[in-house]
Amino acid sequence: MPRALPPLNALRAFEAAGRHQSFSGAAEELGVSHSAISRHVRGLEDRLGAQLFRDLPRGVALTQAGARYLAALSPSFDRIAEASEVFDQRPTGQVTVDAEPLFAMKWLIPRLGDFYRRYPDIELRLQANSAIADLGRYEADLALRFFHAGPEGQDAPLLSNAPLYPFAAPSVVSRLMPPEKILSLPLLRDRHADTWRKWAGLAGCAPPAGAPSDWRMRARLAYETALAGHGVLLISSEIAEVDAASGRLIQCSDIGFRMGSYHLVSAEGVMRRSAVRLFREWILDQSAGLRSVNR
Amino acid sequence: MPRALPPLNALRAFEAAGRHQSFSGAAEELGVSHSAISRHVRGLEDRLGAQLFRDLPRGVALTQAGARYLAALSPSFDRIAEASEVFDQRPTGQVTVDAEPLFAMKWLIPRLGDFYRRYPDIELRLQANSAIADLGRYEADLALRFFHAGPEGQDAPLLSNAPLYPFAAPSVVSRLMPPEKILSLPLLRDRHADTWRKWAGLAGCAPPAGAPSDWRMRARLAYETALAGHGVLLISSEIAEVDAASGRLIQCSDIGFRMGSYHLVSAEGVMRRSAVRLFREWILDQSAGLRSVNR
DNA sequence: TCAAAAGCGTGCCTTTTTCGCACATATCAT
DNA sequence: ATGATATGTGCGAAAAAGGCACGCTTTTGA
Repeated sequence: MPRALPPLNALRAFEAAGRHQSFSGAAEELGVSHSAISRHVRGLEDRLGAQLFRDLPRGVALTQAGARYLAALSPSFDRIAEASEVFDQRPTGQVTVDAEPLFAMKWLIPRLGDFYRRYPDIELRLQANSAIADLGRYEADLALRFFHAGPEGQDAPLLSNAPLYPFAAPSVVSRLMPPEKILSLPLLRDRHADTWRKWAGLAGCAPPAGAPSDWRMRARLAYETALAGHGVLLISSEIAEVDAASGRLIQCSDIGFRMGSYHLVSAEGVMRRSAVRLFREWILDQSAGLRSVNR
Repeated sequence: MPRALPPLNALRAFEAAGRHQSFSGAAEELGVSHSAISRHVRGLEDRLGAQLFRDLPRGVALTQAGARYLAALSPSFDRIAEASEVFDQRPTGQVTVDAEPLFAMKWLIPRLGDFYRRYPDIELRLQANSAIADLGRYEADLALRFFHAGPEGQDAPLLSNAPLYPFAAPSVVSRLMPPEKILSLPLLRDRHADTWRKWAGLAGCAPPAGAPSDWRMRARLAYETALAGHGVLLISSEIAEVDAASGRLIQCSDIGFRMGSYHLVSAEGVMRRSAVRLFREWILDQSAGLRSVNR
């Protein structure tokens, strides 16, 4: 669809001149000299091969063709201006977001600096609750939740579905250890006791010894334990990412599996509030992986 | 209404990039290098303070904000392109125009060169009839007619209402002669016998001698007679204009009066034909006095 | 496994566009 | 008549845009 538009700056000059029925007026509006407008209009007329203005004894007036052209251009520029104004506004309001504690700490909070910078006037209220509870009870607008089998019908877009991998502190493991060796270390369980059993199966090893229930603990504690160098943790790689990047954790195997995914759940009706919409858009962009370069 | 638009060329670059979901694609469409697109988009993002694209492993994709912006921009550019395409077309068709003989010769025909140049593919059929006759009878689409008292309710826009002045050949008169002296010359009558009587009254002189009916003749003949240096003619200055400019006639007094006006009359339904519309627009622009400079 | 291709970002330099200024011209108001 | 308004234009300066070459990453294909 090759669309050869006339020079856009000349169009803008003509549009302003047409509205003002005056080159000087347009020049003032656009903050340039009248000669710039004169040249632009003349150039546009040459380019289009049509006369857009006629000379009055003093000043100029649109020709019929010019008037028709203007009538098409003005609304277009209006729409462009309107759409551009959105970026000038500093949105305000409140958003209450409820996230699972570990996901909040390791995924959301590291990214929030960008949100605060982008929307300094939006008050973000962050809550951490691990239960898959209904949003209204916690008075949250949005929730970041883990689903084992997808959000099942709800309108809850995907945030992350990175697989689980074994991570541990560098004092405990090195990159790409053999599965048998990993399974011989203290195994920390995140959220579900049988994740290590499944992983051992994938790795072609015997299931880990020891009573599975021994090590069940809250996810945050398991994570801290791993950081402290007291065992190996099977955990979503997007959560371990921040500590892996800083060298505090090491992914010691490329064997992993997907156990579920994080989704964004919205409370009823909150999308009418612009602050909520903006947070939603922002977090979806984040989850899709925005350009790393920051202004 | 100060309307600060973002750089329009950057907008165009972004719009193309958004449609293609690709900088390279946009570059090809716009006939520039991909780096130009990249810079434009980056500059626009800086200017708006918002991220419009995100990086994909290979290529780019719109952010939520970028997608919304694109959805507003694309239709606007489409409309602009559509409105601009009008000028690319070479209109064709036929227009049949009926004009009073003298007005056709002295006003219309000298201007027609511009029409032929502008619309070389429109066939213009020119007729000359002096009667105020109905258009259908002459099979004309448009007529240029003289009205003594305005077109009275018809939709017949004004073409010219210049006043009558006395004109004669330079061998007969000089510029600004006293009315008495003018009235002593052979008085040629255009169209109405009592025009000289009225003019004499305005000049504060006695009405001209001689039987008024003696000199009534068709307007074209009276005009030719004046050109040949055989008398003074009271005639609309827009008709005498072309011969006055070339020095073949001289306006010998500034005393004049308005006797009526020329209007453009349209036949029923012909405005549906673009060639007729274009001629109408063209002649209205001409009558309003287009810029003299010609391309 | 290695090489080539597809895509985008960026520094550096050239080209093109745009602009402002000053002056000229014409008209209008006082 | 004179100053203010309004546009057209030549000329030199400034800015924007663009191209090229190169670097980086991912994908594809042999």
